[in-house]
Amino acid sequence: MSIPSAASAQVPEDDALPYRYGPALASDIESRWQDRWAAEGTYHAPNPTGELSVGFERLAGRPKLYVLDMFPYPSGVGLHVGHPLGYIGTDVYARFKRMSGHNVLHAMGYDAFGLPAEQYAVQTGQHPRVTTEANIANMRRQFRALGLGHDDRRSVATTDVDYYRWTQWIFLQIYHAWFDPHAGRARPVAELVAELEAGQRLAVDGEHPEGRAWSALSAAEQRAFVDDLRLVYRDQAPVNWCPGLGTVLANEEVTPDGRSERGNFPVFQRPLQQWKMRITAFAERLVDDLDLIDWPERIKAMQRNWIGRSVGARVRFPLAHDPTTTIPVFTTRPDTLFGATYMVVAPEHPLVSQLVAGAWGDADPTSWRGAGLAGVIDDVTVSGWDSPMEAVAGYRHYASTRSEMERQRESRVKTGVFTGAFAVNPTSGKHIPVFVADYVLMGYGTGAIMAVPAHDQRDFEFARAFDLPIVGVVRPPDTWFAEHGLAPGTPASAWPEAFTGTGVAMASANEGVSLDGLATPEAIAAVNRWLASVGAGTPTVTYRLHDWLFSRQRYWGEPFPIVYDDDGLPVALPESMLPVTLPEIDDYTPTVLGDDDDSVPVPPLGRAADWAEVTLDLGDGPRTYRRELDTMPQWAGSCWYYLRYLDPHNDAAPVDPAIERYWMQGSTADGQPTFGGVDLYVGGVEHAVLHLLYARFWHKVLFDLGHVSTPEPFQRLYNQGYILADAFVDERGVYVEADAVEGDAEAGFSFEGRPVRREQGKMGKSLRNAVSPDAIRNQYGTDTLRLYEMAMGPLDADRPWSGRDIIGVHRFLQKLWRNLVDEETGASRVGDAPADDQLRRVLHRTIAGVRADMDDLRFNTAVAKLIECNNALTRWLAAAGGGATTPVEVAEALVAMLAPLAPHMAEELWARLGHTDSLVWAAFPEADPTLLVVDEVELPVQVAGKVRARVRVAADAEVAAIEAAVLADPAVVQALAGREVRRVVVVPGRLVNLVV
RNA sequence: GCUCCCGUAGCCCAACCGGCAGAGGCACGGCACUCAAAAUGCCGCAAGUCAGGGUUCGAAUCCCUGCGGGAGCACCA
Repeated sequence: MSIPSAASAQVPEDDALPYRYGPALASDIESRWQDRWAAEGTYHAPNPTGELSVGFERLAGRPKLYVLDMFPYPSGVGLHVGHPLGYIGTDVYARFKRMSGHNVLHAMGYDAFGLPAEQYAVQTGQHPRVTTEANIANMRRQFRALGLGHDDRRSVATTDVDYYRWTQWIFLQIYHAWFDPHAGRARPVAELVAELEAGQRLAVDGEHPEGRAWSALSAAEQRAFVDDLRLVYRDQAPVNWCPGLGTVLANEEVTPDGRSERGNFPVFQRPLQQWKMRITAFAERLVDDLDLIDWPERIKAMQRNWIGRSVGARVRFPLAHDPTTTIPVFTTRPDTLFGATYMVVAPEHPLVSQLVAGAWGDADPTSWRGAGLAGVIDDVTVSGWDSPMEAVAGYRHYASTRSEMERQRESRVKTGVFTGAFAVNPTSGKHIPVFVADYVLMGYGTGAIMAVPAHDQRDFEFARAFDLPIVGVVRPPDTWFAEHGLAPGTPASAWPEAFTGTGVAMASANEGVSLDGLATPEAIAAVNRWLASVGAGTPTVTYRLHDWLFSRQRYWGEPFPIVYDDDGLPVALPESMLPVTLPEIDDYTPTVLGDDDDSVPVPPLGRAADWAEVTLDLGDGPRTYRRELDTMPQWAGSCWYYLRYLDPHNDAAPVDPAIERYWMQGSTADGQPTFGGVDLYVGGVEHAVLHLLYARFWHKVLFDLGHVSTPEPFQRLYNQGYILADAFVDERGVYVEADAVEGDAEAGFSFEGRPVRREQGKMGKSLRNAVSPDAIRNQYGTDTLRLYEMAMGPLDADRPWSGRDIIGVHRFLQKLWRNLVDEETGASRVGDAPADDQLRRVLHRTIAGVRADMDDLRFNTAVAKLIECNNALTRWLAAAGGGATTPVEVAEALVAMLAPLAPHMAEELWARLGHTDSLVWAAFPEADPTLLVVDEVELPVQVAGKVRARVRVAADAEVAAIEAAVLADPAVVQALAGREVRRVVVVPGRLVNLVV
């Protein structure tokens, strides 16, 4: 038998056993097969049409399957063994599905724009492209060495001009779209303009643009009107300015304590004119559509939480001294309106200056004048500020200097000052005082609240601190009174805390409406009807989600396809002028003018003077324009890469529609079309809100505009776990190199002679506990590494790395090899003699189990079943005597089942079994159902819940027959000891339980 | 503070819709091989499921309480 591919496998392990499977042999096998796969394009997945369609006819009858990994950032330090867990998981799954009859797309690309390469460029002057490309090359090498079966023709990097040209193109699609609230979807701006010009649409939401007809507006006014409605717009608003990074950041990139997620630099609120994307228009769909995709509940919860949908009403409170001015508030409990005894506006609220009264009222307590802040703020005395004007100004300054961190530390201590103004409660007509307090946030709702201290704990605390009335308008249940040691019906002024639950409304009636006696949901409906009838409010849905800040003052990102004309108004470039390429500059340092408090960003692209100013003919002759100098955020490129894998070289569109439909449109097992596109998306939980929210948003816009065919990008999402490892801290609290630590748990650990403490954490550079895959590969080989990562636990579970456990799976590969190949001569140990029934049954049970496990991503149990089967084969060979050979039917099935997990060794053995074609495209074994049924089963018999006997019965025996056999069994009779059997529970195939 | 997830042999982990707690691996012990050691092979080994209560003929599995670990959110009106 001549096996060309195996012929060179003559690297002696040691003198005695030259063909034992070990690191040297593994290394030889692995590099040889990796070369062959690359040379033959083994992992190429054909498209139905276009340049990548060669070979499609052969697979046309197969269902498609799109398996995707989260886009890695090509870091300079390379991979550790924790990184490939998900990549190996998708690779095993993709290989399994290919072998079981799918056309599988599995590709890999690089999210290569971003800060690290740019920061390296700032330090060294090295162009970020040079660093980035070197890192990508290194990562490609590592992926290849892991044996990952990617279709490398489809690899893209976000930094490729051919790629970011289409990122800019998508930006333009979004820019040229607006959200039609009546249709509930994005539509082209051109349609809006056409309708306005035709007079079919006077304006949006019933409001005339500028109060005049469209035709009466000047060209500049028309542009400004339309620009305000675009899904991409310029906004002058407080943004997260991070001087440490020299750029502004999206809310999603700022941690709760007010620092940058990357780099941990302080972040300041600064009003700047920036590009934003109108993701809030899609908030409702982004929440609702979560119900239609197969994602972990945890991730859905995090997205829902981030979007923060809350249903309530917007209510206008007129000012007492100026009823034409109203303060709008948002509340989720409009049924408690009658209990609103004061109002609060956020310190940053634009109405604050209008509110402030000239002088304190005689009855205003010193606490309202800010006396409580004496000692905290310099210019406050124990009787407070002298006037509302000073108090509000002083308090606003105080609030602006408090960092988020301080606010948290002093959490729940309520501060604020009275504005001197009163508003009118629209239900009761009562005048209620208006305060400024920082427990109300400008960023949520309207930045102002009606305060109902009886039924909101924050308002309750504020009311107690400022001696404001607490009026109960929802009657708590008697149990609530009992829990608080109060007599039922105790007035709210005597409650120890607010009652925030639902109940029955009381003391809530005026001439127009009575809520008294209504349960909360009915009371809300009733008050909403009344508010609408008197024009004081409307039901509203509010979101915590803000529009996506899309500008970054960086060099290493996609340039905007935007220029500014002489009027300073933005103009989108036509598609024909794409790509807008990054200019060469000699200094990448972001410039920051001023110190932290009033610094302003200057984008590095401003240094490319020749580029920044450009003469273009945009239809009205050559004119001079200024380019947009900001670049897009790193998230832009990763919003659509999964579409580019489908058709990576298309220069007419981001993706051909026919190819997009082929790969993205899926169906469930019962033939229903799926809602999302990618069949399986695997990645870390850290992208729960950022990448996954942005990508869903872009996808929905592209769907509305007809560029993609599914409403969601990712049908099934799966989070791989993290690999944890011991980390060691010295007495200074500094992590030391885990590799160099000596000792053990009992004797204690030490590093360079000093004692260190053991911790456990996510493997990585920061804990200095990374384990390199190269080291494991040298010691055992890639197949062992892959198998170990899959065997150590469920794919979605965090698990500690344990170097000494790896030997277990390595031994399994060695034993399997030994059952098929003679370790001394390299000759085959596989023969034509058939397996017996018993071995065959073990094999087919294994096939059935492994198939089910792999289909369900339970690779750990699949590995266990393969080990079990091989152990059975080993025993069978031993029992059969010295000359016995492994039956070819068993050998082929075992090797084929091993192929997804340990593809190199499986290919090698497959070739040694006489096959010339790659195992990658071979069929996964199928279990013979007749070998899975058993004729006779042994049932345990429980007497009073304890196993007392076992009976053998036919597998398909009737319940009555089993009962009879059990009751006749002598061990059962003895266990019963004459007691009466009150009930017999027979679970066919499982057990029998006699109840006495 | 609120929400969610997880606690099974010394360790990593199985156990499908509630049905005999154990598939697999590590470690450990014995034996074989060896001058010896490593490697390798064979054989063996152990817990009753964090604690307490409930439902059930039957609970690792469902429910409640507590303890321990992890994650997310955190003045969101």
